[in-house]
Amino acid sequence: MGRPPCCDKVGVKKGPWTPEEDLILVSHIQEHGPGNWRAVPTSTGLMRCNKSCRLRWTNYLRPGIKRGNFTEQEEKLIIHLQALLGNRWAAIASYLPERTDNDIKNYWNTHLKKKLKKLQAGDGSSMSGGLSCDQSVPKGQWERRLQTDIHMAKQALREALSLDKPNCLAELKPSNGSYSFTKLSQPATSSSMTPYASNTENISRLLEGWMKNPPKSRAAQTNSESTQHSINNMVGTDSSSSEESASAANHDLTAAPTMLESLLNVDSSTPEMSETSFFQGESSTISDSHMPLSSLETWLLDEFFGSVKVELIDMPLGDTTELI
DNA sequence: AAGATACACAACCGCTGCTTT
DNA sequence: CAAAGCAGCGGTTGTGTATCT
Repeated sequence: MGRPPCCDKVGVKKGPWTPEEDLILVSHIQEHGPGNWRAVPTSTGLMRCNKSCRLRWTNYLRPGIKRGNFTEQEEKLIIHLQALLGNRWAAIASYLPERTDNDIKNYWNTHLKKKLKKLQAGDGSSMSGGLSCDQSVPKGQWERRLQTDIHMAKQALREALSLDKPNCLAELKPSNGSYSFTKLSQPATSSSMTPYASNTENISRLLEGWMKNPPKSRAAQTNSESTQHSINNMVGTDSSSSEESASAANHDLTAAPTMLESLLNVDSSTPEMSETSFFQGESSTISDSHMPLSSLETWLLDEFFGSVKVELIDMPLGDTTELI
C-alpha cells in the first residue's frame, strides 16, 4: 500500500496568493524548513494544496531570487543553454542561481523566442554564440567525452578563479597595470548567512515591510512584490537593490565568477554548500539535472573571460592573458 | 474616454520518475 | 514486488496591466 493522500482536492483554494498566506507559509518554512510539503497545508491551516505551497516558495518566496530585468549576459546564457539542453528549464535555471525555472521559461516564451525568430529571419545566424554540438558523435561517446571535458574544465576554472576555499568568489581587480582575480567574501545572499531569524521577529518585520510599501495599482503584483521585499528584508537580502546594481552594471565583471562558481558547485561531492542544497528538504536537482557540458563551460570561459579581454583591450593595462 | 489587443507573469495542470508502504 | 503517493518538471492557462485604435 502507498501513503495516505496528501490533501483532498475539496476546499483547496486556487488563484493568487495573498500576503497573509505568504506570511503563514514563510513563517512555517522558517520553523521547519522547506520540505515535507505534504504536511504544510495541514500544519499551517492554509487552504492550499502542497504543490501550490511548494511552487509559491520555490518560484517566489525563496530568498535570493532576482526578479525582472534579465541582463544581456543572462539572456545569452539562456539562449545558449536552451540550444544545448532544449526546454529543460530546471537544468537551465541551475546555471542561473538567482532565477527560477518558471521565470526563465516565461522569459523565453515571451521575449527570447521572438527575439531569436526575428534575428534568424534577419541574417540566419543565431545568438547562441556560434556553439556547435557535434551531433555526428554517438551519444554514449559524446557523454563520455563530456564527462572528461567537464572535469578538466572545472579544474581549469578553479585555478582561474583561485577557489581553493569554499564560499569565496573571485573578483577582477586592476593591479599594476594588469588585472587579476582576487577573492571576495561571500555576498549577503549566500549561504554563509543565517537564512531565518526567529518567527515572531520575522512576522513583525514582514508587517513592517507592508506598512512601508503601500499598495500600488496592480494589486496582485503589489502583494507579491511587497511580500518579496519584506521577505528579502527578513532574510537579509534586498532584491531591489541587487537588481538595481545588476542592471546598472551590466558588464559587472564580478558576475562572471559568481556564475562560474555556480558551475563549480555542480559537483555534488564538493564541500561547498550551494544556495539550493542549503535549504534542507529542498532537494538539489543540480547534480541530477545537469548534463555534463564541456562546450557550455568552454563557452562560459570564452563568454566571460573573453569579454573581459574585449573590454580591456583598449586600456593600456598590459597582458590580459593571465586572466585565463 | 472606451473598447480591443498585446504583453507579462503567477499559478495551475498533467505527466514522469522516484520513494514509501 | 506492486500499488499508491510525493516531488519535480515542462506546458499551458488565467488575469492584471499597458498600449493601441
